[in-house]
Amino acid sequence: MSKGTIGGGGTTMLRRINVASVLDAVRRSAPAPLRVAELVERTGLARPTVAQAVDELLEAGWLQQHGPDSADRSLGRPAIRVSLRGRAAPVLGLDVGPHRVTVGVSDLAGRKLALVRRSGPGWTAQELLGVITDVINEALTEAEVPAEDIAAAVAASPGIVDEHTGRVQLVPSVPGWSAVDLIKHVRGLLDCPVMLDNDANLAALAIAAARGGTGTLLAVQWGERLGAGIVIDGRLHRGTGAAGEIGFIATDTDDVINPDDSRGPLERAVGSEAIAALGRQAALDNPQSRLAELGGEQLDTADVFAAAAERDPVAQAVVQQVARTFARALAPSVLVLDPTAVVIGGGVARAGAVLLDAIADQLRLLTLNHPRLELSALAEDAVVTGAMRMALDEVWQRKLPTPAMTSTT
Amino acid sequence: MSKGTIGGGGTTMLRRINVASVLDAVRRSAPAPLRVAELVERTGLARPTVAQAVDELLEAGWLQQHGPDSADRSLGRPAIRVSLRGRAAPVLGLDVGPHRVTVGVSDLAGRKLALVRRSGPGWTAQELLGVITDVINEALTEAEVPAEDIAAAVAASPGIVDEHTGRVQLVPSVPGWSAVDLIKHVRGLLDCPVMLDNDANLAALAIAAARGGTGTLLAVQWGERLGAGIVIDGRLHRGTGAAGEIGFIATDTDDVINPDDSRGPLERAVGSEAIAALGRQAALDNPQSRLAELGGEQLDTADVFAAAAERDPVAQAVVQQVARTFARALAPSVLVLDPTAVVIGGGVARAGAVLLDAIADQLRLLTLNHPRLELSALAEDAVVTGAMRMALDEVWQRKLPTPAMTSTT
DNA sequence: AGTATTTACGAACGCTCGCTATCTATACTG
DNA sequence: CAGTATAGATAGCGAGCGTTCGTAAATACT
Repeated sequence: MSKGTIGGGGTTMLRRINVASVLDAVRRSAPAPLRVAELVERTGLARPTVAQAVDELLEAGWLQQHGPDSADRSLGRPAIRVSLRGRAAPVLGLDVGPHRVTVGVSDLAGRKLALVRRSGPGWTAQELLGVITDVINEALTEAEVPAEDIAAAVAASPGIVDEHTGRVQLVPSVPGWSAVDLIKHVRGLLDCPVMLDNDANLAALAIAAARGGTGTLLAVQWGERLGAGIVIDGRLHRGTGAAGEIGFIATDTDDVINPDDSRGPLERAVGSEAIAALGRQAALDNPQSRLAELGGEQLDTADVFAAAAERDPVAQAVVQQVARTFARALAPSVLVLDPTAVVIGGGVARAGAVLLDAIADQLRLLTLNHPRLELSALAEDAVVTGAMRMALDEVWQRKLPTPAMTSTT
Repeated sequence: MSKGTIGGGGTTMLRRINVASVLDAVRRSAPAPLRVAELVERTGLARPTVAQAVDELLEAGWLQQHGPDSADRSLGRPAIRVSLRGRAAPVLGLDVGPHRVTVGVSDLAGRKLALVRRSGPGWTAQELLGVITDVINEALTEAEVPAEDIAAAVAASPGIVDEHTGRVQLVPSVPGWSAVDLIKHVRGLLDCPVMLDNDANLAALAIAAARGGTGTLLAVQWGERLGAGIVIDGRLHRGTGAAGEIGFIATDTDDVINPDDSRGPLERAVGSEAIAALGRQAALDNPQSRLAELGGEQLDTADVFAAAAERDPVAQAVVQQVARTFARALAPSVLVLDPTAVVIGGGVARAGAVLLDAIADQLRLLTLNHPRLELSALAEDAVVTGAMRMALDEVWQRKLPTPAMTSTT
């Protein structure tokens, strides 16, 4: 248990590997229950081995036994079926935004046990910690899971996150948030491994999990702020910690990263606030337009896209400009990463096809392999879903005694 | 041996794991020989187990035994020491360029056994195949390795490579090269697993291996053409197959990807040919300048950097312009990837600090985490070295019966 | 030079584990 | 009510690892 090369050893290690193999097979087909015969086939192990492993896992509470329930209608003695006992190790995901806190509790199989949101008009850092405590407790109550049972938790925060210290940099809207050790706070509530990551990263993880399979995913979160997460073959790419910060890409007219402004050039150019501003200006310049009718005084980002969808040329021009700026900023990364798909989520994604098609047209001119361009299927819950996902991955990586023999050198 | 989940099984699988563990430990400390006691410590296995594995590996030819040689000067009975027998599975790397073919042969421990280069003034596709055959045979002779012994081979070609078909797209300078199945040709000579990859990718792999450790590396090959390879924690990132094609990034003045031109906008703007052209124009405009003196009629890329190093303001302006264009094109990718280091290789890298500093100054304005900017330590041989490296990785992945339990879903 | 010490190799024993083969249990079919 | 097909439980066998002991080979000390 000391060295790091490989877990090789005696026969007990072998049994641990085989038990893990069985557990992994059950996990892969979750939430469908599996017959023992199927486990034999999938693991390649002998039936007595599988049976023994199943017994052990039932004993330890990782699996639960199903009755020969329902219409299984086949010849012979009905097989007992087992599935993951989700309650064995529930996980918690936490999404902390400047105006909203969301907590989700999920069981091992990925089923949501609870989801609690709370919105507010902007908290101080201290108030926010209190809200987090409340919402976590509320979610635990709703899920009927005692705090001690939580096996792992992941928190999402905007800004650039330092995994090790638990601190966050470049956060707007919440004064004093950078000084808070969020990991420590959550660990005080839960007493389990707690991880912290960027919200865009976690949203990307959720989207990648929903899409399934391998390949490279570039998941853009586009709202007032602009960020992206990169998932390569199911693994998050973090770089040195600040990967995916597309908000700071320079534009044609604005190429300065201002240390005093937590927003970057691209955010200033095409963030939702900027889109609304462009729309207001266009409405002022064209008072007769549909855009001006729709928006009035309080013209919103949604109005711009709505008018564009109604083929208002003024609004379409704004969308074209936004799409062009965005595509030109993103194209180099698409060329370098060559992703399988680019998925756009966040508030601006509600614009739908109007924006997506405009971006696709631009990107087609600027890239070689044109990735699939999609809207995120997960709406607001992407971040919290990704947080639970990462917590689940953590639990599995910890529980499955993988003899990680990965080596690069 | 059928299913893909895990290699779990009986005790014979366990022994294979342990033998692999021993072999892996030897590999990690190559080329230093190891005593059995050290292997016991590193693997965590019992001495008889290690001894048996070593016997087996000696028998199979993977290890070689060293005499109790030289000044080991310690108490007690001298230990026998074993090391990798490189000749057990030598590998071959092949770098095919339009004007040069390079073949390297390496043993298992990564020691170069042979390196043969041949240059020519531009071959047809058919001639090139003949040259490849000749150079491979020459290298095999020099390395004193029969063709049958080669355990894996990797070929590098410029252009965008399709791993599966062995075809290459977007290759300039060699007419008909896209129609050639290079993999098939090499397999006809060697009868072993043959892989094909982009030259920039393989150079990146070599540079990453030389730097060692983990992290994200963006390795730019900058010559007449412009490409990059991305290595993340020792693994190459390919995307859907065309990752790293930075030559096609749009510039401020040129944002069209022309299907008839195999070069991209950035290559047209800052490729070595473009730099020379800028230099010639600047020399014409400023006939009194040091640049005009140095270059004369046949002003070369090297002349531009030489004059700039001598503080000629005209040349420095050219370098500044090149650096600015390059940095602006690369900055979005640096933001998105957030690499540990950016390494520049290829012909233009010979410019040295003059160019590097100018790029660093520009990048500092455009990125958040500023990666280390370095020149490639491996000069011309980076691609061949990377090809051998990948072949070695292939051999190890094949021979070490790793029960890859990596799972993402 | 002889003895003690240190280090490493080698062989025998016992333990655990998984695989093969056989037997029993259960439910549907005719 | 017997026959059959499927699944679960049990016994014996073989393989591999770890522990323990004995032996070999070199150095240090007297």
